[in-house]
Amino acid sequence: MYVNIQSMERADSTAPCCPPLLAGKITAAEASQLAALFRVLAEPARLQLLSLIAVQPQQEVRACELVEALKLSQPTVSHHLKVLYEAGLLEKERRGNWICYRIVKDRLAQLQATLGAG
Amino acid sequence: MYVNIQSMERADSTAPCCPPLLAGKITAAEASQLAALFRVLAEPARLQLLSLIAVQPQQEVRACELVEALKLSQPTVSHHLKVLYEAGLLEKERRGNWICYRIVKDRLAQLQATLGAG
DNA sequence: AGAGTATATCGATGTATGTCAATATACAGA
DNA sequence: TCTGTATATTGACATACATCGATATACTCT
Repeated sequence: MYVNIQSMERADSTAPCCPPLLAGKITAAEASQLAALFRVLAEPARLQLLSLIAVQPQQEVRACELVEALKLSQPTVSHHLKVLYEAGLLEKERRGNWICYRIVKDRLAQLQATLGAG
Repeated sequence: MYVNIQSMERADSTAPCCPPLLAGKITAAEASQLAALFRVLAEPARLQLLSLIAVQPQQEVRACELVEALKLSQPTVSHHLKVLYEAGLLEKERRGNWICYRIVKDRLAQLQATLGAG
């Protein structure tokens, strides 16, 4: 029934993610996939991460800055970033000692589209 | 940190639910509220319920029909319908012996809007 | 190579919640 | 009022996962 978040492949943000929720009867498999995506957003910390990254003028943030901003441990923040990354909502780039995260706006737009009537 | 789903008040679908996720730095409280809403959608069964209700020509369905459509027990379906109702995503109306559920499209639209840049 | 910093992984634990059987409640019709 | 049907609630249980400390890995600089 569930699609385990931990076992998700890194999402391809160019592929369409799911049919619109209200446009037709979705299958159980489609429901599981879409639910897995919403489960990624169903976390206060992860929403704050997305918001924090989005407001940066350069649209990207180093992970260590995010650890300071949220009041969570470094392993916990690292975990959330990984979940967001594997859902295709973030992309990352190593830059010397640190890793910079950016939001994948197309992926968010896809998800947004599923809440419409298609 | 969390807003417990069970303890949510019946949402007022006319009130704005949350600021757009990408338009500014959201607070921890806003993140908790918004996460609680996404948690409602983070369930395959609930997404199927929304989809099933939406495709009906009259845009409404009796609960007993939904029990048959999903392959879940009546208490479980009743539980999911309650969660959707309390999140403001469904409205219900007793009609004789059965209860008809309809989708609150405005509420879904609000949620959709939070995924945009505002 | 060695030290220091940033990030990721591991293992353990607590909590939220999906699920069902059993039961309760609400309503319609005889 | 009694019977049958539809829906909701309760209680118990299993599981997903958020969280952290400890540790591992990756990189830079000297």
